[in-house]
Amino acid sequence: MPGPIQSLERAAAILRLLAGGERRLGLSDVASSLGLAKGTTHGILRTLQQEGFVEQDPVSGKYQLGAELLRLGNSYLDVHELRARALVWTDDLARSSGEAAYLGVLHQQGVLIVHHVFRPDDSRQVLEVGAMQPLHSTALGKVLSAFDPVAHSEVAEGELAALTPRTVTDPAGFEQVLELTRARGWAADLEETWDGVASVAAPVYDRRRMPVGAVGVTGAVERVCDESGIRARLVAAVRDCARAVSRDLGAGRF
Amino acid sequence: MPGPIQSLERAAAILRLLAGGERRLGLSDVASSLGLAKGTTHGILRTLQQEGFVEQDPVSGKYQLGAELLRLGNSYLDVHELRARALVWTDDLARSSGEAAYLGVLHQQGVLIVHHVFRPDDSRQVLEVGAMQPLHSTALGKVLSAFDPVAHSEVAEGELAALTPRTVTDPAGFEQVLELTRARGWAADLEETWDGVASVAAPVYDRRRMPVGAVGVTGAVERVCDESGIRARLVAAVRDCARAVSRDLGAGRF
DNA sequence: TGATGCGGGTCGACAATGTCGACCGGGGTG
DNA sequence: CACCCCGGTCGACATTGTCGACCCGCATCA
Repeated sequence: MPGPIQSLERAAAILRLLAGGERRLGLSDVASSLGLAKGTTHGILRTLQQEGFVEQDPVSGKYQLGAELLRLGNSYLDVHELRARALVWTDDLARSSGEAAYLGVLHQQGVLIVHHVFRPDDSRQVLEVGAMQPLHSTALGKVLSAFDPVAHSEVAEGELAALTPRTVTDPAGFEQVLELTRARGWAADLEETWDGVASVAAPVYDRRRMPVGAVGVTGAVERVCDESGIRARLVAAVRDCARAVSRDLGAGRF
Repeated sequence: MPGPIQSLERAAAILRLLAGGERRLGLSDVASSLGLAKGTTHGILRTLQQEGFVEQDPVSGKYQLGAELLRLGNSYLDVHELRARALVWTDDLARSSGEAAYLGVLHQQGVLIVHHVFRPDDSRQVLEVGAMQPLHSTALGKVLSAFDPVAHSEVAEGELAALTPRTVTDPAGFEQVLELTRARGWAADLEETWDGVASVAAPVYDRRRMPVGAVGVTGAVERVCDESGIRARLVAAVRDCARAVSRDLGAGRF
């Protein structure tokens, strides 16, 4: 296998670096962070800028991500078949459950949110499409970890960081959670990622019965749970939605 | 100036090609479209795939954009200062006007939507963040063309495509529209982009009084207009919002 | 007001690097 | 069954990206 293209790898590393660092970064920052010569870094940055992937603040000379990325990211969503099929079903899910609905897929070591329907009330909410969520603490992530072998190996290699006091952090315990998830076909997150927030999710399959994503709802624990855990009505709604999307993708009936 | 990096330019061209073509593209399609050797194209695609910018359908072998682009595009929004400042003001604008509010910036030959607040009713709407709109026919685009010299030169070089029967397509007439826009400080679009849809927009300035974007509302012509054109209440609301965002960016009072 | 250091940007030589086109192997089609 | 199309590989070649020293403007500080 003829090696991957070095300059591209470096460009990608620069973009990720810029995406990570909250603030804009200067040329020297970038160069030293990646161990590259300034000249090299400059060449890559200039090309990226020319292509619109990076923008430079004219006064400070510092760099940040560029608008073209937003446009391309949007195009990604346009072609995304799973998302397209799920649009109407998640809409119904949010309506019937009264909570925010999410559609997530595995991406690297996390869940990438590819669709998000706001909770149907007039509160101010921020769109989370494009955001990442952890695999080990969210309902979406647990579902993917339980049903998708790739997700499972990703989560097995990473740390189970304690995001709240209720996060499951020991690998053995987490495996049991995944067992339970596989057994009942859905996963819950009871204040394991954010205090006061609970979520439920179920897997979505494609025509070959392979897991390709997860749908779920997330909301305040007081609304989503009763004394026995997640409200049965919500679990049923989420699972129905997941089945509907799967059927829409050609997975047939269960 | 030492030339830009060839492989990066080519990679960017491939990404744009994939973003443009609705469908997934095969290796040979990409190679022939860009006039590259298959081997070269394959190397670039493989690297892009490895970095998550491109995904390959395992059965057909065809390529499409990758999830990393969505994540990076989202990060772009996180750092975007104009958008951050505009969040609450556009929210108020949508509330008070009862229409969908938009925030757009110049990108290449169009307006890139960086924020979009849904019309405050329960209708099903699709988020347009990341989408592009034409410069010559939308209110946002006219505002940018009128106040931003770069936008003006972009629109002057391009075609004024007729999107509806009411689109202004002759350059002289369009210049008059821009004159009017500069004179009164806002622009309108009366069914010039989509039939039955009208919009109003006003410019946003940064601390150096340079135009950096535009805010506006868009809605059904029956609601947005009265017999004399755009409703005066809407124009006032949009201009107030634009001033508020500008002030927030440090442009001071007018 | 001059010296100093830092940061972004440029230059030119060098060879590592990406590119090219011929060549596989497989899956669908006539 | 033969053909063709398509994704993918290989190795030689020279183009291309890389490196590190250098330049310049700005802000800081004496």
